[in-house]
Formats: sequence, C-alpha cells, structure tokens
Amino acid sequence: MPKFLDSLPMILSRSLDRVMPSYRRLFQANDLTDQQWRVLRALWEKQHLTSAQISQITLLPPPSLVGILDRLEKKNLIGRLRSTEDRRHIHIIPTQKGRALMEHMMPMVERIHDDFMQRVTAAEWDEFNRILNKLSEPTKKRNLA
Amino acid sequence: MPKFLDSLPMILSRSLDRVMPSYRRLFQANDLTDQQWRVLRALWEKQHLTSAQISQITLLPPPSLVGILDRLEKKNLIGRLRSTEDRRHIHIIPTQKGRALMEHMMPMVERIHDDFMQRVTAAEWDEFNRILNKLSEPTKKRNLA
DNA sequence: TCTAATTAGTTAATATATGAATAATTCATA
DNA sequence: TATGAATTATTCATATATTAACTAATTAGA
Repeated sequence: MPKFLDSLPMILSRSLDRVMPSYRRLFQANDLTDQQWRVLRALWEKQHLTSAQISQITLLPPPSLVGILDRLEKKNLIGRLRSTEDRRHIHIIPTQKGRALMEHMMPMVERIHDDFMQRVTAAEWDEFNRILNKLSEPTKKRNLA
Repeated sequence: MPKFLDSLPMILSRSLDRVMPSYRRLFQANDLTDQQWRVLRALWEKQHLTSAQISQITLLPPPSLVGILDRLEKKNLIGRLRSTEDRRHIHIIPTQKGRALMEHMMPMVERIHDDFMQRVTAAEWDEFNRILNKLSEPTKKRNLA
C-alpha cells in the first residue's frame, strides 16, 4: 500500500514547495510573480515569441497566459505586436525596461540555481534527471496493429 | 549558463504536468478536482483531522482549504464538527458517501501509482528520492556564532 | 485576574489553473 | 472558389494559490 505522502505527485509537489521560496523572494523583490518571471525568462534568448511558443516553453496554459501578458504589458515590460504574415500570430517582445529588468535579475537567478546544484554531484544530477524522465516521460504511442 | 528548461523548478513542473493527467482522468470521472481528492485521501487512514492537519498533509494552503472543504461539504462527502475541548479546532470527518467514494477510487489510484512505479527499479526509486531530497530539503539552520 | 501574545480557521484582494467555447484567420480540397 | 477543417489567441465559468489581515478562542505572564 503506497503511502500517500510518497506518491509521485506529492513528492514532486513537496519538492516544488521547498524550492520555490528561494526564487520567490527574488521575484517579489522585483514585483514579479513566478509566472511573470517565467515569461520574461523565456524571452531571454529570443527577440520575440508568439503566445503559443511562450506557453510551450513556460508550461503556462494559454488561458492563464493572456492575463499574465496583460499584466506584464501594463507594467511596460513587454509589448504585443500582431504579425503581418499570419495575422493570427501575436509577437511578444520585451521592452527596454523589460530587458533591463531581465539583465538585472538573471545573475541572481543563476546564483540561486547554482546553490541548488551544489547540493549534488554532476553524476547525481544526471542520474536524477534520467530516473525522473523514466518516471514521467509520456508513454510512447504503441502500434495498435 | 543553466538552461531555463533544465532548472529545478521547470523540471519538477514539467514532470508534474506529465504525471497528473493519468490521475486527473480518474478524478474527473468521479467529479473531483486534484485537490479535493487529496483531502479525501488524507482522511483515508484517519477517522477525522483538523484543517491544519489536512493542510500539512496535503500541502494545500489554509486559505485554499476553506473553499475546497466547502465544496466537499456541499457534495456531502465530508462534515465539519467543532471540537468541544478546544473550540478553535474543527474536525473534518468523511461522510458515509465520502467513505464509499474513497473505497471505490482507492484501488484505481493505487493501480495508477503502481504503473508509474513499474517504470523504474526499486533501487532507482530509492536513489531518485535520495537525490531529490538532497536537492530540495530545507536548509538546516546554521549556527550563526 | 487581566492583558499581551498565540493559535485555528477564515475573509479579502489579486493572480493563476482548468476545461469548454468562441472569433478571426488560414489551410485543404473538392 | 466556396466550404469545411485546423490554428491562434482569446473569453467564460469555476476552482485554487498567494499574501495580508481579521475573528474567536486559548494560553502565558505580570
């Protein structure tokens, strides 16, 4: 009988609850929510992304993304620009202010990440990722013939 | 430079997103949300629990728990009973209907869990838990002297 | 005993998650 | 080329998360 607290969802949720506060302190100090930072972070390497791309990268569901982008836009951290090629697409583009905030925060975010990484060896980290992927990877579509 | 997608929060979030649908199908078939099931599951071994205890076990924040308990109560799956010893405590007790639902669902929940467990060896599962705990365990209070 | 500090549950305000549905646009093709 | 299928962003309704504040009940201490 598997204990509730040792089930996969509870283990992952508990770990997230323990990890996030370290990041959240930084986000709050910069007047951002977790999700708002995720969107900015996704734009770090890119000049612009569509909502669908941001949703894929950040794992934020499209209906949530609408409000998150609204609030980022209201803070003048991003802009929306409708594509001329395919008018269904809307390009999300960080503003100058958004870029500045990202550059200000990124080193601190990386430092938090490094602090967590220092808790395990590189081999352990690889092993962790390998097993977690086995546990959670989507089931391959089987040949039904 | 750690890739955004390989950061600890994103890895854990992505795994949760992949694991939960298997459970959620069952929850929805029984007209429950993830969180509502968590509360019922916490009551499985116990006859009654206080809100604070449920919050600790399920990781659900107390303000959220109020509404979740309201909706479970409205569905006649649990009852609230104020303690006579300490009138600040409120005992949460599953109803007959609640117990019946739990007994109906529990075997299927355990089956889903077992399916995930079969993806890895017992040694891998232990190793996974060991490393994840190293990664996310709360920092021990350091002697500041 | 009387007040200050604590505790359990709750309310309030804002932000996000989930699933269904919709409007505008583009694509496929008969 | 007209028409149905697919795509993108969005809206809607409901449920939950987060933080602060608040109420009632209890406890600790002067």
